[in-house]
Amino acid sequence: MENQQMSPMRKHSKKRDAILRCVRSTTIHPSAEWVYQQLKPDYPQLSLGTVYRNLNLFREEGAIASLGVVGGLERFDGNPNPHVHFVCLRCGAVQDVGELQLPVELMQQAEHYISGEIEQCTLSFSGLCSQCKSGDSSPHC
Amino acid sequence: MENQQMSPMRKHSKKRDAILRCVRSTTIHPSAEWVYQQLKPDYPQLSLGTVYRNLNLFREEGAIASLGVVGGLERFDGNPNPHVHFVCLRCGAVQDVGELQLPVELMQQAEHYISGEIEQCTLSFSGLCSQCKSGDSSPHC
DNA sequence: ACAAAAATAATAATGAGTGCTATTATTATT
DNA sequence: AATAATAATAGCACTCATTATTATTTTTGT
Repeated sequence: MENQQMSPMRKHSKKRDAILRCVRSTTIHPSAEWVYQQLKPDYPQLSLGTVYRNLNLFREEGAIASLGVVGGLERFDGNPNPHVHFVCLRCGAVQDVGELQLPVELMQQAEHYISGEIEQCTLSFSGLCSQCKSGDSSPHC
Repeated sequence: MENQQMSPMRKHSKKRDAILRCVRSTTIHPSAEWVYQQLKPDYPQLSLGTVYRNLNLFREEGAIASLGVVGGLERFDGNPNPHVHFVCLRCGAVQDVGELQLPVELMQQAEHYISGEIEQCTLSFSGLCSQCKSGDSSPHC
């Protein structure tokens, strides 16, 4: 059993820092493309691939979280602590519902009924956000 | 306000029936591709586009449900009644947790904290299924 | 400054899903 | 049963989010 994969030494990168700062500085739960557009003015040489690569890196190490795919785009969350979300089915806007607790007590119960080991609990609500409810036809997220 | 879009008269189709039967006959929460592969032997002329089109049709009219994207593939559920799921983070297998109730009472509470109207509640657990836990490296879903 | 290695830019490639159109199947009507 | 109207499909082109590739640039230790 040779060639134990050793993770390469992490080097510092200004763009990587900026990407993390960007995701952490908003609650809109952005896509890679959104982060790219935000940083483009300050980093004209930034490449979309770099945004994708670093977002995945941060997600893998738990620095940020992924909400999964909403309307065809993977959405990220600068707050990696599990919490409840509300997703608009029409425009894809995501809101935090920080006031509600996740039903973590159900995790142990659920494990009795499935074959496997439960690690995470995801609770989210969906419907229409106020703007979409009031017939706003312009995209706003 | 003319040209009220009138939905075209629905005609019967053997393939459409087979697609619905296929999704309803399993609990693996299949992807379009899986349904296509299942039906191919019995319907050699079946087109993947037809599977996509009809799955979307059934989802829109509420005959089936979508679990969203798991590992890059949209997964469907022949049981349109909301219920709890367990998703394996490694292989993407989905199990029902029919014994647990959805915390629907939280829907009203959540609506106090967000701006919008909540319609649905989604609760799912994730982790490693038993096969993936025991180091099974072959795909099994 | 120099060398080694990690990070990036630019671009090609991938692949799930959708759109398009000629053909086929279904249904109602003779 | 033939006909006509139209819905559904097959086959394939296309879109577009994401990943892979590679030559170049940046970082970091010496």
